[in-house]
Amino acid sequence: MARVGLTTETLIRAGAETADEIGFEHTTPTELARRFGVRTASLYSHVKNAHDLKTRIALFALEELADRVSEAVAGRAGKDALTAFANVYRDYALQHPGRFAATQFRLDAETAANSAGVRHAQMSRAILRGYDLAEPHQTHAVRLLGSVFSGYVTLEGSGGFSHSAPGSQESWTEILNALDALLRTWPTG
Amino acid sequence: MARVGLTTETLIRAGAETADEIGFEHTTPTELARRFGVRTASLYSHVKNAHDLKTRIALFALEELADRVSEAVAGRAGKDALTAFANVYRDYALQHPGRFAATQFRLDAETAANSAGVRHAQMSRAILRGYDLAEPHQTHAVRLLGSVFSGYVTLEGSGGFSHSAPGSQESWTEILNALDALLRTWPTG
DNA sequence: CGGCTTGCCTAATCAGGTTAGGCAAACTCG
DNA sequence: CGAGTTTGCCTAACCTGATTAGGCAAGCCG
Repeated sequence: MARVGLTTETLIRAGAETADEIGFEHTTPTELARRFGVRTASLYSHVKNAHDLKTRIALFALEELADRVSEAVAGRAGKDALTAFANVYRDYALQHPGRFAATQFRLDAETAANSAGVRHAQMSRAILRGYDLAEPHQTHAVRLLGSVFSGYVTLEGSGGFSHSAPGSQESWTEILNALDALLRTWPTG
Repeated sequence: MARVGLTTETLIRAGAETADEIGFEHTTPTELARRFGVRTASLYSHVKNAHDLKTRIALFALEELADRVSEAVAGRAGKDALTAFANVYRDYALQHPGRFAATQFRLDAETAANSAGVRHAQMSRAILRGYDLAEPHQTHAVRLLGSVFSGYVTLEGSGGFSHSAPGSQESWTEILNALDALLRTWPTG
């Protein structure tokens, strides 16, 4: 019985890959055990239960995405930063659908507060520094951007925009233009 | 053994209510059987399987929401129609979180094509008749609206905007104002 | 009232999740 | 290197949920 050498770390990484291959909802302890060639019960020394497994994959994906966004946004401002942020976000969802789904896994308040979700929020605000928006308008704008990005990418991922012209890429580009214009002329009133 | 008198219809309605109470993902054949005081196996004469049950609840919710939207939008145009549409959509999600979750259940292409989802798409376009947008800009704008509404309501529902000022209602109002302004000055070009 | 339909049941099977307890591989330290 | 300790992975067992096959009887129809 050669030991496989599982760790929580390897489990989560494999979980992220599995999620991209067969979907986050099918990324179960049983499935991971199958992939490592061990019994399901053997995973329980590394993760507490199925919910814990999913939570950890979610945290991993959140972290990974935040890293990518932060790298892309560094040194950019205004529309440049906006599109960099948005494109990294969308590309991540297209390349890693399972991980992206994981980022939307509902975390309890405390876990969320200690997650990279906080960095995401900070970066959204940073984007808006390039536009001249005072509070509370800035907060409203942050919420709009979050809604558009997550909404668009989710709809696109579930096939909402396929099979119809014009292509999704064109809509995405034009929507980013429109959002940039909107942020520059935000109605404060 | 007094017969309960189940039908597919009563099952789906109960399923919608159950979803609002305990969540769409927990709305399972077993749970419904419990509520009706029958054995799980007894449901299988009314729905094909668990997936079929969820699909039917999704179709029901899609229909119900489309009815509400279409009533609210009738006789309105421009910003008036936009906010009516948006508010019905958001209120539905807040009052019926389980049914709203059901509307996002992924349907296969054929089922979706025969669903009230089609009416939703038509109504989105109708809203834009009040604004002067030629194709392909109109399609891009439809996709933006869909993304914002579904994204905002989903984030709000998963607690994204609670516990932070300003309140979600204010953001919603301002975002609708901003979208109206954006649609009137959509950057074509 | 007798027969037919069919709603709901029992029984059985399968997959996934989870815990308890055990054996042995691999690390630690003299 | 060898003894002791840690701990990775296993077996066994149980629970919940999904699903199918086949049966009985309640209630409709003539």
